[in-house]
Amino acid sequence: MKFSDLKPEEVERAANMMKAISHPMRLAILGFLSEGKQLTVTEIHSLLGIEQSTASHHLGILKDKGILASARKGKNTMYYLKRQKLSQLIRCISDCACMD
Amino acid sequence: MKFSDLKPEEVERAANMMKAISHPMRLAILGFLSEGKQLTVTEIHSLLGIEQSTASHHLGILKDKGILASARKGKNTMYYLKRQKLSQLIRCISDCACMD
DNA sequence: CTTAAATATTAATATATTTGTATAGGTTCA
DNA sequence: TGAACCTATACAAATATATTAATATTTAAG
Repeated sequence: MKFSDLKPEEVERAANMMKAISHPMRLAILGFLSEGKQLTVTEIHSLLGIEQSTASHHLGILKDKGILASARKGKNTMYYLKRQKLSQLIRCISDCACMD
Repeated sequence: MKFSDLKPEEVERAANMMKAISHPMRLAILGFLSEGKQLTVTEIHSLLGIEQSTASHHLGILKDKGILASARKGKNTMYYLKRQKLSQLIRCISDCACMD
């Protein structure tokens, strides 16, 4: 799939997805959720040492932009990557970031 | 390379690189410059139908964040991807964006 | 039904981005 | 040198995003 094949609205969509990803905390969240892992809001806010509402807020953004999906499990909400391809994207990002 | 191996400052850096990429026009620019292609500022502002100064501005952001490099060639400035791996990233982004 | 735990939403403020217009800096060529 | 061209920068207005604290909603358990 070549980028130039994308229609304008798909480019827009891609930019929105990437914008959602492009935040240190949200990238860290995606790092935790890569390779099919699932975590609750509480687990994420503990792991990252941020406010619960902040964690929920970032998770909401990622979900809204189609990066994450969630499923209620009792009192908790599990979050996970919506698509497997996203694991590859995250790997790709690490590859691009750790050299210069 | 796993994302969780990145140090905090590398996560920050990755987020900044991704933020630079996460804009419809800048994504479009990267689409034009994928696979080793090179273009001048004028070519890009014509291709995208945006102001010259806007094109220059976006190119500057991409260069500043380590996505693009540039080389003066006579009156023109050629812009091109700084690293080959970025072509793969762009492909990856298209793959993630064009399905739902 | 009440309570407590987990999650989500709202509101307010501060900060950052985007864009166009105008202008300045370099480069080539006559 | 001066004219034409290409590129970069400065500024300001509009828009978007981030952050925190406070509050609301949802669910399980008693």
